[in-house]
Amino acid sequence: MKRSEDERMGSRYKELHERLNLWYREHGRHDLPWRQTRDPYRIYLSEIMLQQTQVSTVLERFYFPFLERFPTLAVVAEASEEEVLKAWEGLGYYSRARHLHRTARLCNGVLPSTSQELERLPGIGRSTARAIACFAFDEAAPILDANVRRILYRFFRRRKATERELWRMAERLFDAKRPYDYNQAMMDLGAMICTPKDPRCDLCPLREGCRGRQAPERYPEAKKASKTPVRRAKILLCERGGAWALSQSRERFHGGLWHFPRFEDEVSGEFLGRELARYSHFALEAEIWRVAVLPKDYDKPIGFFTPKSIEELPLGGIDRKIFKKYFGVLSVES
DNA sequence: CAGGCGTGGGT
DNA sequence: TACCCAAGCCT
Repeated sequence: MKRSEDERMGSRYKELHERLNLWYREHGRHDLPWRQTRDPYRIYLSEIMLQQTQVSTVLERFYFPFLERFPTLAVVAEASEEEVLKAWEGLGYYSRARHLHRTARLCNGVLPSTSQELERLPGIGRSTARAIACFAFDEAAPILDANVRRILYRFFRRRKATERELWRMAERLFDAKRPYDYNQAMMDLGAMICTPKDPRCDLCPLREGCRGRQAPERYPEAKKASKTPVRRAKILLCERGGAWALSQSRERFHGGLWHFPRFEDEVSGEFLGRELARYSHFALEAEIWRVAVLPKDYDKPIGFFTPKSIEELPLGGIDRKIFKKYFGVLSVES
């Protein structure tokens, strides 16, 4: 009778939920700053920054400086997209920053309180919407991030699964009685115990119900390594009256960021060195050239900036690196 | 649905 | 070294 009641209530895993909760209370990362606030903006910002990004990077380099510059979503809404990109410089996946800016303006600095409304905002998908709604407003719904995903593959011993199946598994294991603690616990479990390599099944609070624990690393199926294509380009440093030419990307890649002019054909000038940059889906082998004038075929709009003003522009990683490496010398020379 | 989309850390 | 991986979303 009790059992059938549990199953109707969706709490077939009551015992495991208890163990997970005990584990979380003892071992969870309770000191993370976004777990010590109910401010929807601070929680939202953490969720966006943490997409495809390790906790340590966000925590040590970006979260607090961003909040210092943009303490509320209303401050984001009043700023320009470029100012937001500047605070995002070095974090990567810059569409997150552009979407953050659009979201701030779309909702006039006040986030909605349900996952259904949140999911309509740019940059907020199903999992992030539920995470914000859960952590800021106690909405009872599971999330499906990389940690939860890996746990589900192993717990239900699946090598492959569709998105729909994963969401169904997430719903099945979910502890609707403690949504906040459950969702946080699952992310900690994935990060600390059910890791991609060498998972610590002996310490796992879910081990009793885990169908994959005999061979956890078989689940999910390993992805095939895809080779990243290599592109080659010359990066041109071109000075005029103490100011240097840069263009602003209008494309999806590095959209809104500034960069030194890039050119694929021959150029005349002084060869300065090489740089290698690895991006998400290609690698760039770049030669750095100092040129007196830009090639005639370079057709993108450019602006000229002093080294001091280049400091204030949002730049991608390789351009920022080049700036730091070469510019002290060059600007002193000229 | 598959691929575009950054960067840094870990092994 | 050369991979893999990380609190995903958009098109």
